[in-house]
Amino acid sequence: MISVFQLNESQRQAVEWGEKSLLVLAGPGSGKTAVLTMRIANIIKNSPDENFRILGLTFTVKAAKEMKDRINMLLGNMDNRVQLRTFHAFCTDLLRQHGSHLNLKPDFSVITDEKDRIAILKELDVDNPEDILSRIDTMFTHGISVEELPKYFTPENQTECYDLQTIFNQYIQALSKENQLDFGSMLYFTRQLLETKPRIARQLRTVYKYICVDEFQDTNLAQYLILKLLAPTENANLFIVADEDQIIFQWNGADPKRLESLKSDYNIEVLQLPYNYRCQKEIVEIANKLIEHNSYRIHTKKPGIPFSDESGTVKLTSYENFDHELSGLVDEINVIPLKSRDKCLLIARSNKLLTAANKYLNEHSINAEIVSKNQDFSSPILLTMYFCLKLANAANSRSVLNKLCASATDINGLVLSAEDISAKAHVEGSSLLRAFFDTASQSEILNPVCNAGISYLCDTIQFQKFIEIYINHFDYLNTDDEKDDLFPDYKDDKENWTRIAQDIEDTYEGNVGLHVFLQEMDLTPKLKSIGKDCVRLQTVHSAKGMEFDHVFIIGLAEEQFPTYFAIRSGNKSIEEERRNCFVAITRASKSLYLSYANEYFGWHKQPSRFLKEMGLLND
DNA sequence: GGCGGGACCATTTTT
DNA sequence: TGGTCCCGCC
Repeated sequence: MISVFQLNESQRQAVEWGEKSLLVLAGPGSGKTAVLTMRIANIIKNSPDENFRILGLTFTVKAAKEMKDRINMLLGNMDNRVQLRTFHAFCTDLLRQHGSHLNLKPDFSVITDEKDRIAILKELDVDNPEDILSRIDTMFTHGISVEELPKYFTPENQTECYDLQTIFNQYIQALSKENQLDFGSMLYFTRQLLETKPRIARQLRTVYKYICVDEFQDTNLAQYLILKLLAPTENANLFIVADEDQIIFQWNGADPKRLESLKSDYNIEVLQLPYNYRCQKEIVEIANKLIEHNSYRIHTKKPGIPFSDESGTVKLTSYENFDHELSGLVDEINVIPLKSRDKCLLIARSNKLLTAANKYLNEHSINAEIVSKNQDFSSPILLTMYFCLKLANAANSRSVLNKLCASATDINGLVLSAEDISAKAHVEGSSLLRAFFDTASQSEILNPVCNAGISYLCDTIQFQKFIEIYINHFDYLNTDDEKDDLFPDYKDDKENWTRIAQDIEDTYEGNVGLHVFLQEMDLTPKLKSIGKDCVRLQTVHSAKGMEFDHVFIIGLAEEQFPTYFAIRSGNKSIEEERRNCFVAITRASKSLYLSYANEYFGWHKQPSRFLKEMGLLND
């Protein structure tokens, strides 16, 4: 942990920043999280008698959690004046409190499954729901209202525009009627709330005197508009941390232009954290050279400066074809001792190359695993418990019942029909969940948890008690003998469950309703445990924010990295690819192994232009 | 047996 | 944008 005394000059300036807005340009490894959290802690410590709060907004759950942990270390139990949330979690908090103005009930649930969104559109008799959904998402991420929509259509396409307007309105109505929100609508409703109820916005402004935003470059327009409603004047106290060279979510609405808007909308000062504490100097040098080729940059940003004098390694190797490249990779990894394998990261631009590399490495006795965040639980046991809770929260949802029946059927093969259970509930005038428990109790393995379910989810709501009994039951069955095969993924799922449940406990201090509990469960990514002495394989996007001693990047060839798509669609996309490459190489602290082949899957490819730009290859 | 023409393949994924 | 393979036709 860095203390105030170890800060460099620009870091200290940022930490001690008080009133007015500041934009902190923070490259890879510049210590931005330390700066952000220490500045927050400073303000709180220097105002013990005041009761304003500080709002910290992040883009990812992981970043919010990281900041929470650090703030907790710095402030201990004084941290109740600091609210650290992702944009989306902040919006749900707000909508649970004030959503009644928009006819939203406080116990709404969160849709995370694309299929459920498609299902809503199908109910509305939409022709090609996938296409319409992506249009609706574009409206959401760009904050485009129904009224503004005609601007985006040519005069001869106005019918198409009118159709989309109608469907968008119907979709919004369906969400509020079914008491469900998806990610996009959270932002949509929040903006509407703050625009139509200026009193609420004003109240928030009084409470949150300071607002910090981490990874600002990732915000889409809808999020930025919400920020502007929270801090409408140019004299606001915004503290924005951003790196324009790491915008790699453009396809999701992030845009280099956002920083320009920020600078013109606010009377903002700019400060750069120039030192790179992560990467050794050879790596910083090629990263600087590479990113210089991007033209959409704030011109005041200076190249990164390596903090350490120590020498790192940058090695480029070329191969005849992809097979040779993989074989060369095996040789390189074999040099690294087993105990350091968990400090190795293999990056590829696409999952196709990553999958092939994974297969090859494992066939050549190198432990390797593709690391990707899986959004959902995967073991039937945990899923069944989770859907029981969901059905307790959304009592009439047929789609939840369908999923519950499917997962419960997977546990032991006793077929549970959603159709029959629904009919039974109708005849008996009971809830879907009660009818489910009545039916499923015929299964020997499920019987004890069904009884618990009736007592603690139907007769009374004591969902924590239900969870406890449910998990104990399967823990008992699981330790009975070697039944790992019988309960696939149960261990990983349970670890995730207990971890998230603990986080929720910490955040809400044990005082949490079922809908909020489920919301946090839904919005928190589930991690996969990784084997011993294992090399991690990740795509560029999923590796963002991480750091490893040794990084291997394969497939540095034209039409792989940069991708074929980017090359075809022009300079704006190439610049995003360049930022992707920048993010990839700056994951490495000590050594960086780059490689390309002349042939992939039978197609001849040129070496990536980025290698030339980094000065590693001549024209 | 030699040829012309068409098919083949092409990204990332948070909230 | 590529190279290669296979099919059908002459």
